Amino acid sequence: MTLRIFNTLTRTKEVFVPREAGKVGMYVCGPTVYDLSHLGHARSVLAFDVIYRYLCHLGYQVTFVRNITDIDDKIIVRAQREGTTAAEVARRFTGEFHRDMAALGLAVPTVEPCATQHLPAIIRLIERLLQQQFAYQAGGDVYFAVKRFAGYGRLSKRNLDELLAGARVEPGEQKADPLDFALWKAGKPGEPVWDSPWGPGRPGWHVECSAMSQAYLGASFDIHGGGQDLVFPHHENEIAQSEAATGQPFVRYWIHNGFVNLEHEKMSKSLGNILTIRDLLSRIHPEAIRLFVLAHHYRRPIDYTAEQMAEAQKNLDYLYLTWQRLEEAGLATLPGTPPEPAAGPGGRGDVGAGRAAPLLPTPEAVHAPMPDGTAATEAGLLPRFREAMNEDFNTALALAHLFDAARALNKALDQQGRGGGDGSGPLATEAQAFVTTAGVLGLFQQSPAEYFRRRGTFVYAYEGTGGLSTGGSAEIARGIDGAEVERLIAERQAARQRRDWGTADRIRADLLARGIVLEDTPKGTVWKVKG
RNA sequence: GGCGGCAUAGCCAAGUGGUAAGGCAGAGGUCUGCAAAACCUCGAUUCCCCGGUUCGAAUCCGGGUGCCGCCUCCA
Repeated sequence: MTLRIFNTLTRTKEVFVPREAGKVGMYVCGPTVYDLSHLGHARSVLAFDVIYRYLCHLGYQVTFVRNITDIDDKIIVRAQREGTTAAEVARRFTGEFHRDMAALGLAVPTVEPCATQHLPAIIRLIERLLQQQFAYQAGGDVYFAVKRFAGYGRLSKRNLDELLAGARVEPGEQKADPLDFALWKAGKPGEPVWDSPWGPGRPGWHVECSAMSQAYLGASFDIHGGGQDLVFPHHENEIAQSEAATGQPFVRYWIHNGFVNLEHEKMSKSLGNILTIRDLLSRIHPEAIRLFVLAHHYRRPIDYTAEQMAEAQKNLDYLYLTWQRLEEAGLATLPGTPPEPAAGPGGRGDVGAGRAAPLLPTPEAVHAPMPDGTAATEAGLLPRFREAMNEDFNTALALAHLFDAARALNKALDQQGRGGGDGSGPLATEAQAFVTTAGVLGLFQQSPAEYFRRRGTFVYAYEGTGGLSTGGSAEIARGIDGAEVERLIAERQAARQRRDWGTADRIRADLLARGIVLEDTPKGTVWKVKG
């Protein structure tokens, strides 16, 4: 079984062969920090989170770089509007971004570089392009001469003539050719500037990614990802800059995720239908958002609807319930997600220190040999999961296998409960595979007990350590008094014993009206907060 | 105008040559005092339409219709 990845460059699935055996260098374009992140960002970042986790699961040592663009027109505009500095805006929204990422349970990248910390590298890259005549200075600006780079348009499948039709020159720009793009922008009054050989100014957007990817991953590396909208011009320009400067092939596999539409409309500021991660997390469990995203293939567009998100929440309940039952049966006792920090050169990032540790399965755990000879192993979850993920990270199919396994496990547990089956061997193996697999997808970051306790309440914490914290237990948030519930359950139990079904049912109905569901099990009555 | 994508059951969705995964909703059943949860059974003779290639197509080719994205900042 080999991993195949759809490469935007060739528009085909290709067998994944990293430059260096056992190692993967991966760069993903992160946010421009000028506003809160929304569901679209969440989708992108979750898609690459799972790709990262899966590569780790396969045993690769992954160096995962995700940048933060902390100097940009939009940041400057916002700062001017708010009467503050660009640096302050960037600092603030970098913090907000990190809170969202931690809340979503994302693994922390190996390095998270930002543009303003890499001015020397950026300037060196521009100088090199100038020396090699791929760039030219015009006033205090420096532009990349697109027509001098032979391969331009290869990634986005455009030719120069087509591009020319859509190109435009902003007032004040001094491009020699409308297709050219800025590597360095001369500072205007009131803008933050850095010194450079061309005078005070700031880097263009594209050049930071070329400089920083090279700094951490080298001139040539394995995977570069981002949203589909970045294909042109951002990634096209990155290729031009990087390959012109180094003379080496830039990236082997380009991966781009599809967009999220909101209730059949494109999410956009002008339509006023931005759904922020923060807003979602006030009512949806972070792993339900993850499940919602992973239920669709990463390259396809998603149309968000509240109904579908609610469905994801239901499915998450089911998976956690299955895990809980396995735990109670003494199977799958393993903690869902053994914390295992990402391999590779950590700690070089500019930001991101002190955040929650990534929750990754250990490669050893998942590569442990399966017991021989059992039928369950042959058709087991883990091989099918890998088969699905190996086909261009087909998380939707992988989830289908996960649900299949859950149903089989629940069935086995039912039979066991009736004294039917025995819980040894294959069942234990499948149970383990179930929890492991969910972990690779970034699910099961809490224990079932914790999950059901907090179920339905995910109040965003604006203060504190940056992780998701609930505003209290679900009971408190809904004005439910646990002790009182227990008392009512005892009262109902007494009623049931004297076969006073009327009283018993009335108590149950009253509690249900307050959002509490009772379940009578052989071991007694348990209660849960309704979703 | 140019480039690209998508169209699969009531809804969501996987599947790119070998006879339609999975989930939600719905119906019936097992269990239960009744429920809930879990489990079992049931749903597309068919994959937007029309041609074609093939022993065989949801999957390939041609044409058509519809929807969407990018081409300007955008995940």
